[in-house]
Amino acid sequence: MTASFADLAATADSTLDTSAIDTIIGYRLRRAQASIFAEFKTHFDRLGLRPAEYSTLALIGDNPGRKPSELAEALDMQRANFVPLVNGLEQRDLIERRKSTSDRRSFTLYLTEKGQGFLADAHKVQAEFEAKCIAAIGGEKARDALLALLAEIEK
Amino acid sequence: MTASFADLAATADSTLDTSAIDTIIGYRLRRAQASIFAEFKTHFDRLGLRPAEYSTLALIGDNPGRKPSELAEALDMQRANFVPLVNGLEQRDLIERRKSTSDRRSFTLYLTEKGQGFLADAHKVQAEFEAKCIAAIGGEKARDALLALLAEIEK
DNA sequence: TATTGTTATACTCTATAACTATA
DNA sequence: TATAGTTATAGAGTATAACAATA
Repeated sequence: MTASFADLAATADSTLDTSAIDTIIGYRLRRAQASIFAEFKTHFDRLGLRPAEYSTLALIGDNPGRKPSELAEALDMQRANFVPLVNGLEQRDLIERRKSTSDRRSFTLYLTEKGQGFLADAHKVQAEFEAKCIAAIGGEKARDALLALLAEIEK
Repeated sequence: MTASFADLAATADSTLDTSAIDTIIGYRLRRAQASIFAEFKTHFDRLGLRPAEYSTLALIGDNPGRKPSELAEALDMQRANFVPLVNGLEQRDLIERRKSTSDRRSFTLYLTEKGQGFLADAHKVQAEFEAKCIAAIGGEKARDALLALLAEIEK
């Protein structure tokens, strides 16, 4: 059945009026974040790494011997949710738990040898991906401006 | 038990080195988005509105008589996930489904009278919230710059 | 008493496949 | 055959409460 004139006027693909939400910072942040995470996935699927896994490895790499609670806090994650993340990375032999000498409730986290090589690869993938993102927004000055604005939002 | 000197050096609250992830656009986007959504929640808890519900109401308000599939696409949502959202708003008598005259598979969406008043309130809350966000990042020029950068990321 | 890692659990958001009724 | 709305379901991400071991 063909659409009536009234229906055409009402539902034609004349694009919707999205002006009310288009300038909402939170809305646009959410869309940009979804978009960049999808891109992240295409870059990191080969390594089987999710965003939180990459940032955890990177953090352990630069801060060996730290406690889970410290890392979780730095990543703004709940301790409880950090546990399965660490389990997964440990089962892949990328990181290891070592007993703490000073507090037997806790332990410290280190990259394994395999983890160090793996992280080096991941850093390369990330550097390529980041270069693409920086180019997309217009260069490093634009990137710096963006990070500064995002930092203000986070405060 | 007190920590040994070695432990102090290794795990003191000397803050972690987060330099590797701090300049990653995706990471900072995710944190900013989480932060602003948490703020959204404090503002909209009184109205019992979540972000997707507000944007859906706003979109229907500016585009009465549209089909769910059109709205879902504009919001970058799956049709399937749009269904319970519409159900919730309809059960609260904020929107209504009307039979389409031209296509009996589909229907069109409208704000109810209650929904119009409710949306007016929500727009006020949103305007206050947005003003706070704009002030936080340094004014409307900063906001425009941010939206432009986010638009480039989304492309 | 308080803290650390952990478990269990629940809720939201998102993605996919398949069904139905229409087109 | 294809499309619109729907259902069912599964996977992530996230939040809270409570427990055992230890401080």
